[in-house]
Amino acid sequence: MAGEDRKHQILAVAVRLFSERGFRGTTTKEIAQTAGVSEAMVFRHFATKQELYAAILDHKACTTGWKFEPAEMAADAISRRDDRAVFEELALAALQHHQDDPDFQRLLLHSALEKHELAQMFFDQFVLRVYDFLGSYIRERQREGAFVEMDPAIVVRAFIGMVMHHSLNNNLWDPTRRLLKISNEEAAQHFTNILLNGITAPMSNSEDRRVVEANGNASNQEFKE
Amino acid sequence: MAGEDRKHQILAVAVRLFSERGFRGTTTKEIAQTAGVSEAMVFRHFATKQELYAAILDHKACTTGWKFEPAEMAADAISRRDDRAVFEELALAALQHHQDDPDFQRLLLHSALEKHELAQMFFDQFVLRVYDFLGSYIRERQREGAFVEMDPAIVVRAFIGMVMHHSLNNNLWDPTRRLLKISNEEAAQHFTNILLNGITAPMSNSEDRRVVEANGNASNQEFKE
DNA sequence: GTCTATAAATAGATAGAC
DNA sequence: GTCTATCTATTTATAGAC
Repeated sequence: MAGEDRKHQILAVAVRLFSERGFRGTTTKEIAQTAGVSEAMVFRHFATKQELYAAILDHKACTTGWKFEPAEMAADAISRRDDRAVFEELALAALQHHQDDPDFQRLLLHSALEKHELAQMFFDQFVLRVYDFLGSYIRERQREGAFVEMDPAIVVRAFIGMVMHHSLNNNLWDPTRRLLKISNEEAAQHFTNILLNGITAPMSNSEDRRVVEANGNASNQEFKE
Repeated sequence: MAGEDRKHQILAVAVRLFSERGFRGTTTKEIAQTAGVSEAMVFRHFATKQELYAAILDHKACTTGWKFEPAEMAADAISRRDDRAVFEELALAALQHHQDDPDFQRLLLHSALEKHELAQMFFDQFVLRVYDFLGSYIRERQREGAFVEMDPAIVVRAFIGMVMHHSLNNNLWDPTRRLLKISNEEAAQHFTNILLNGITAPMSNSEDRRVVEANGNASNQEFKE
């Protein structure tokens, strides 16, 4: 097999094993065996185990990772002031990403627990910017009178919490979906609905208020009577 | 030092180290050194490293752990149908617990990632019951017309997501609180408020609606006009 | 109870033949 | 490129003296 191909193959194997067992929990021997080569081959392509780990992080950061610009996300919905679409699109993108690449979330968690640089990198280059980006939108909408006054960071924390925790359940705690079996689309809709409207029912004698049920771009017009 | 005391001391050290570096990431030598004894002492009290880990899990499960009955929580608020108090109390208890014992959450995460039995145990004996318990309450309130119709599991997922993710940020991702500095009480109030009312502002020409701002047991009366 | 010394296995990493 | 063989350090675990 050609050099680069083999290198990629070893990398792919390592991603899977590191995401499953963590850095210290994975041996170079295991990686070699799973890749069907000798240990010497691993060290031919990556001088040290640490270098292999770093290569994974780079790879993840550049490909599947957070290279997608938060500022570019949901740009259309944002300009339309379609709150429902904004949150739903962001949630769906995240849920889909975590579903398509479950290794990513595990790798990230391992990194955070092991206090590896990836965790810090991810936090600085992605999480901070998401809070900034989403927070700005929320602040604007508050000024426009669409959202109640409240530290935008709390709102971001709450929403991301719903989404991330759902992915964490799907990927880590409850992969067989014992607690909740639901499509990403539905999940994104429900979380958005809860964030925007809460779960308290409108009073029974004015049933026409807040009738939206997470469909389309009804946005926040539903309070008009 | 007496046998049991020493055993407890080693256990305590091991809890901290395992929670920081995980099972495979912690060596028996480190444990011994940190405890100020020789490695032989560790193996005198715990035949194998695995046995030490198991002892930790038992200890955590029985003491700090989830031995507090979910069914007993917020019993008073539940009987009063004080939704705000119900969710706020549960959130506060969880946040407080995670703050008082951050090792617990890390240990649990390591276990889940390493697919250790603790994770399964915790899920079966605690998570399932919380969903059951909170889900039942939500279902009742839906029948009473207080909450909108929606799979209760989704509501539980959303609320627990906000709370757990907040703790995860505090303990793991953002211990210096760069993103959000807030007391547990405030966090519990805000998350509860979002869950019950969402963040959409009432229309400006009827400002007297939904004026609650997370104070006391106003509950869900705020839609009356 | 506690230690030092050490065994046995496994880890990461290298040498050198093909 | 790929392998086998090997080196060195570390890790779990034990023996036996005090």
